[in-house]
Amino acid sequence: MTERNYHHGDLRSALIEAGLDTLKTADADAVSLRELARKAGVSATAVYRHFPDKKALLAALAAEGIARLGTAQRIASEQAGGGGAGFAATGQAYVRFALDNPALFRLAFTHGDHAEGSMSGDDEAWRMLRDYAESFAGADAQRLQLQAWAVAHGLAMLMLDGLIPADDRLIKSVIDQQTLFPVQSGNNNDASP
Amino acid sequence: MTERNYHHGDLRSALIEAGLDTLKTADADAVSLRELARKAGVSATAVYRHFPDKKALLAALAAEGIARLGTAQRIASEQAGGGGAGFAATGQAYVRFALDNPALFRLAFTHGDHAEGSMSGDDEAWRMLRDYAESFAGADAQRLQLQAWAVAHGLAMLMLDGLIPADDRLIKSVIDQQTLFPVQSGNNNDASP
DNA sequence: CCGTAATGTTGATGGCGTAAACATAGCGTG
DNA sequence: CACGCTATGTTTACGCCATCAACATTACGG
Repeated sequence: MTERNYHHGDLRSALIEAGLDTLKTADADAVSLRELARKAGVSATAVYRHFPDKKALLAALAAEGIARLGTAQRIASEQAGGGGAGFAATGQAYVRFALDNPALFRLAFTHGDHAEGSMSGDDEAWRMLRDYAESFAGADAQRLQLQAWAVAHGLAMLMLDGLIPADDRLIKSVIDQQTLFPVQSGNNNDASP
Repeated sequence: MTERNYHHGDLRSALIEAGLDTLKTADADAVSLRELARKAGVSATAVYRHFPDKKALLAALAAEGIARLGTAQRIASEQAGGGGAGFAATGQAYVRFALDNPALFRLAFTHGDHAEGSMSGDDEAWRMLRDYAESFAGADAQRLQLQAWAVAHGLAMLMLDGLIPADDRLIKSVIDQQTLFPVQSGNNNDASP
């Protein structure tokens, strides 16, 4: 299965793989269709047999990013044992994921008119956010949900853009159960014992 | 002063003007050096007499964006009469500015290695943030400052990227004095009567 | 008043996304 | 087993981009 001549075998996956690889060391706007094709050992226009255009390829990469983010958050939540600590942990994991995968994270969120790749109601990350917010704030769930998302997303972006030092202590300080969502108006039905 | 032939007169300003104009209707990555040169009625390479490269041109546009953001925030703060309401108003103004100038806002913050154009310690916006945070949280000023910035920035980005509806009611709900920075650990020396 | 520095121009290079026309190979049906 | 259809690649070409090198024009200070 080394070098089939004409037909590649699984070019689509190879292109996504190549894209993820490039995103480890380069920004999204430095990802060129031709480069990924080169990495896959294929002519530039072969890409069009699997993606209608470059935007679609990037959207596929973005979707992969969202999925990985969700996984990272779930693991963090579980390790923290759910409850308030779990909620904070998902937020911290969000920021750490961004710092560990800057280009992929940016691609996944920035410039939403990738249309497809972006986070939507049935992603793992989104579901966790909603559930936690509801269990904590009841009627005020929407506000808490948006505030929590905004803090994590904003901190991630500001750190990525170098406007705030990317310091783990800062992450814990900013995304903190006590100060960020202190027991909300007597509605806290905590999930941890 | 209509059409000096060879020497343009003030090409640098004309290019920035052209850039700001383009950013009203197009994304930053759709701004081409050649297009701005065309708008200014000048050959593409003339740009290099005023900017070492495209990055520098974009940085100049970014700096203009930061300045305008600061102005918008100051006005909002004054109209709200300072104090807690003023603090919240600067945050809301931050988000509204982003929604009114999406491409310019993104350019100003995104991809910090524009190096120059970005917000730094002596910008009006930054100074206001620091002062408000100190007057509110005293010793905990840094945490409040980062939380406030992160919420505003995150909300702005998420709305720009279409992940949260760009609804003014939502802005007021999320960036809210009562819920976001409730009287902090007895340290609130409010500036309003 | 004249030369030098500041400011523009033309032309070329190599990269990009993508469209059109052509080539190959693998698979399902006879 | 043969054959042709379709999925998958290739080559070539176009127009756009950022940027470099060499040359042209102007403004201004001695």
